Amino acid sequence: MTVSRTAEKSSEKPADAGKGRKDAGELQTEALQLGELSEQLGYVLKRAQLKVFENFLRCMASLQLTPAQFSVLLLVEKNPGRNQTEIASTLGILRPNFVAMLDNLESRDLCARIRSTNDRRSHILVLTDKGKAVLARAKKLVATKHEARLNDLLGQANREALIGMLAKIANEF
Amino acid sequence: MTVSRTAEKSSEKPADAGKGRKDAGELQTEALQLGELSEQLGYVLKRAQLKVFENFLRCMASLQLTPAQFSVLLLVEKNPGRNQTEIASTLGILRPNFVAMLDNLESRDLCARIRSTNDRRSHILVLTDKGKAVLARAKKLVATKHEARLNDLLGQANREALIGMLAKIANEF
DNA sequence: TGATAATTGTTATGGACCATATCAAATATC
DNA sequence: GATATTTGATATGGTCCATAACAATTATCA
Repeated sequence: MTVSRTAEKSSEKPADAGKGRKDAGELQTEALQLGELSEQLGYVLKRAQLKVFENFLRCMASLQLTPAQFSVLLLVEKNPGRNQTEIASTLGILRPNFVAMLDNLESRDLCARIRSTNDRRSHILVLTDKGKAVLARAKKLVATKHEARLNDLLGQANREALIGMLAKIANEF
Repeated sequence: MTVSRTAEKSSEKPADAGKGRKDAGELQTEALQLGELSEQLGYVLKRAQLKVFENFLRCMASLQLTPAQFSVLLLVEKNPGRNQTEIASTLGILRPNFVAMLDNLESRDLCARIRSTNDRRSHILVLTDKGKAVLARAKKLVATKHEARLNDLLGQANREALIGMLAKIANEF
């Protein structure tokens, strides 16, 4: 496995390696054989994940939300009043790394830290009005431009089966 | 989306956030609701990918091969005589980043760079005898300990369907 | 109650991975 | 034969991830 995300204009497009063949005399460079690689779970998983994140970023360009930021907003909306540790650990984010992330979201007035009155060590997280509005718009963009693409590609039934299998791997592998 | 790999002993296990409940008086911390997050393609994809890579590393601990290194060995074996640019770009690795990777594999005598006689700029890549032997052992470990786990979890048919859908996403999304 | 331990948010820091610019050597192009 | 391109390589910066450590606060319990 491996595969890097690689931006738009990059000449490292993984798929078409071995192009740029010489039209001249010598035996031209044929495309490489992926072989067993295309059957390797990790390889294809990683490649798919990079493509999906890439598409997500494009869809959310107008809102400037990364997948991670989107997940934070979603989780805070669904679980208002939780502290940083709870939100971060649920998302698999280490607390130290969550600080800068929140600094960013807070500086954009999307969410706010509130000192808890019960436990003055912790910061309760809530979405601001702007945060709720942005998240609502983000959800629509994701649904119509991002997730909808999966239905076009796989069909509704396969899409649900895929999500289910991935969830099973994530939880039981 | 988000989710970090998180080693074994970490206290950041994403699943069981909201444990450590206080047995004392106050209303204890209930588990957080993932909500729409568990249906987000990117979120579940990333989580599954991390789990799979984690398991891959465990299975290959005796050979000390990362997923990326394994993919390089596989590709070089399948396509002997190709140069660094071809192998790297096929895997989506940028050439500058491929140098250190090859330095590593070469220092372990798993593969070798050979100056091409046709084009003295390029380095032809080949597996050493040790490289072939290690790769053979790696394949067996992956097949029996890693990929086999997918069959146990999903069944043969679902496993193939999953790989197919992921490949489709990787290529057409 | 008061000493000690644990928790929370935070900072600092280092590692792994990824991306770009740039270079010398070699080759291609015209 | 002058110029452009390609190849492997170096240097460098960015992002993400992980650990240690700290101050403030709270829990524990002798």
